[in-house]
Amino acid sequence: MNDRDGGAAPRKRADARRNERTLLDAAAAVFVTSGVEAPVRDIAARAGVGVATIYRHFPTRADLIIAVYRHQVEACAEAGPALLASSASAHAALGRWINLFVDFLVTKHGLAAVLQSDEPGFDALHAYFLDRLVPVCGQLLQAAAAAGEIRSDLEAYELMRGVGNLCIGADNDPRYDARRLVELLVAGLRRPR
Amino acid sequence: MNDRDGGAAPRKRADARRNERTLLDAAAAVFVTSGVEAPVRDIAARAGVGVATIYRHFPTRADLIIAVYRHQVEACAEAGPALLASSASAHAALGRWINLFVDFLVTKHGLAAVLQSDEPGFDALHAYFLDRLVPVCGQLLQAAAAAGEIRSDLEAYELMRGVGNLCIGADNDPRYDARRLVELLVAGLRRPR
DNA sequence: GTACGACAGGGAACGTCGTTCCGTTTTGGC
DNA sequence: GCCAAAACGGAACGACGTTCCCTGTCGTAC
Repeated sequence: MNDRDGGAAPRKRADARRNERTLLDAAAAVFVTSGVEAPVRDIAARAGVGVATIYRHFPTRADLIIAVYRHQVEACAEAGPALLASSASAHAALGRWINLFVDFLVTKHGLAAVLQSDEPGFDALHAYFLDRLVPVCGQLLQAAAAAGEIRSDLEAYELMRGVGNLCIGADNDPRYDARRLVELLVAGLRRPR
Repeated sequence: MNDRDGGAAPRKRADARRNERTLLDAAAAVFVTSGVEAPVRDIAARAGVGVATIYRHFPTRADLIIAVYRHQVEACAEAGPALLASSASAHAALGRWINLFVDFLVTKHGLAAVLQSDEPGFDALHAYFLDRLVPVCGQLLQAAAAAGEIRSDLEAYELMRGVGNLCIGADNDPRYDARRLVELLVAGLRRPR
């Protein structure tokens, strides 16, 4: 809640801040090669620190994953209103925004799978993505529904989960193209008749 | 390949057969309560046997899962041609058959997730489901495409994976209804125009 | 009915992983 | 420079999948 130093944040020690940055870089690198479920020890080794240091900075794996991808998630969230303003139709904006999200997900090895995992410890990750993206999706959905372009009986939450699910395993399988299936799903949203 | 005793199967010892049956029952019971990824020790304990006994009968977890659900998968596969014969249209048959598959998946705690897992050891499970169901799905898909009811540029493999993905986490989340999303996906298949 | 060899079982043992604990080192204010 | 608090590293612990090895049991041959 208090990321900025303007608040009552007691400002961490210099080595702590240095390690946090080092850890973020190491995690990002390991995530690329081994996926977001890479062993904690691997990340620690890559960063040249002990495992406890990871837990001290990022109590759960979710916190680490969030920190690594926060910028991209924010960018995706902010792209929603922009697309709505610049697209020919709300349905087109929805389609483009979802494509952005899918492109993000399928390039992050294992992220989509972990997003749907019900293991405790990923709760925070789940919550972050939903809190940040569901409102944006809801806005696009509502605009398209108001324009009469799509059916209006689907919650943004459900759509986001469906899209996330479709992205699972989309890497490392050339026969499976998540983008196409998501397009099909969005096509299915079109108002019948 | 040689399940029946008519082949060269050397017929197992009586206690071995007894334990295999016991294990199947125990696994089925544990799968219901703890999901298909329940610890091996739990299943062994439930069956009253040692862990090695499980591995002797079912070398990989996939073998055990396949054995437990084989009957239902076979029933689903056999329902395909029947539905094609009895439905008003090929597209309707496809929709109903997929509903059967979805109903099967969402009632098996964690099965959908494991079906998409790329961990080695689940390869056999993956292969079994695909070998058994993709041809059936392909037949329905082809019939619907031939009747001009749906677009014809989607492989049965891709559709099955998409449907399986959509079923992940469909239990234990009242806000997520996999059946509805799958219906949307199938609706998206309809020939545009 | 008994003896023997092969088959099958049980549980301890090993390696991996997430997580926690504790003795040691580093930092920053005095 | 000194010291308390903060941070660190790696060992330790528990859960889990998997393998190993010794023991027990079954089926057969006599």
